[in-house]
Amino acid sequence: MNCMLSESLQDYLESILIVLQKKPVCRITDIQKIMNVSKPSIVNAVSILKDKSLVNKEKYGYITLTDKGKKRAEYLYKKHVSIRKFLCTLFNLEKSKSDTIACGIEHHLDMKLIDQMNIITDNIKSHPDIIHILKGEK
Amino acid sequence: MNCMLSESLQDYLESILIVLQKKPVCRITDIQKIMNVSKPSIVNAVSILKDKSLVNKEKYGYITLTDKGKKRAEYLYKKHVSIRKFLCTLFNLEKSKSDTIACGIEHHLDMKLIDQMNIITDNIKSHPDIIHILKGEK
DNA sequence: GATTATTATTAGACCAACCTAACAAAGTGA
DNA sequence: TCACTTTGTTAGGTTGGTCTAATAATAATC
Repeated sequence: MNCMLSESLQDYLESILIVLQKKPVCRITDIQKIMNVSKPSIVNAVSILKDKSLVNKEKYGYITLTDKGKKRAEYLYKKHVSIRKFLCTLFNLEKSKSDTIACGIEHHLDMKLIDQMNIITDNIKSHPDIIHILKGEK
Repeated sequence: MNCMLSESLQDYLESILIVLQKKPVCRITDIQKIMNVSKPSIVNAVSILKDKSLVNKEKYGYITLTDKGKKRAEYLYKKHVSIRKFLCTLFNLEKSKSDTIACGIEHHLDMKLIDQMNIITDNIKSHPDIIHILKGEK
């Protein structure tokens, strides 16, 4: 039962993971700090994620990820990070800029493409002169 | 007055341009053939684009682009094509696949990045062995 | 333990983007 | 010119994602 998630719900799920990478527990306010939305929106989203068995949460309680939710969130996060690195490496973007773009485009790229991206990112890093050829620099 | 357009409206505008590249006039049905939406949705979108002075249209009449609309549509289309070529070249994707992806991500990439993409695409084409290094092939 | 501050929830509304069903206009051919 | 087909429009509804304002629960402080 690999349930359908809208882009928006994917973002919420990913944000929960990001919070939990830095803190032992996640709360509505933690999510609010990294997503630009109101608390009611988050409460609503979290309750949908709960319905889909991706997060655990009691009323007024902490938010945690279920196994399923963690898997899914890590999948999304992996994509995000791969895209960000790819953009930084190939286009020389600032981290924050490539982060924003990654966030916008990650939903449209499948894992096969992400794997290809990673290979390219790695190979550019290990052959630093390639980048000059790609940019047409002498 | 460079008016704000939602992703969806951008897609409609781009589709109108695409129709007009192949036919002298554009109608609701032409748009329907290339976008997967109902006619009322198109009628509605076109009327918003008209309010924003991007298209001309009389009731039951043909749809054309205003100067402003044409500029905007060409801008969007240029991005689309650049992304598609970039994806095809770098990731060896089929045209239709990279077309779908381009459609999804074009809204998130600014022209500065598109220009960089074009340079890279061109340089890969003129140095065909680069691609093997990028892919880590011998 | 009462008061205050923080955090979470509910209720209710809005808007964009879509849809179907029904209808209306325009175009086509006997 | 009348019937039929194609095309376009209107009306009305649904859904997802957001918001504000008001309320409720929890936590912190005195």
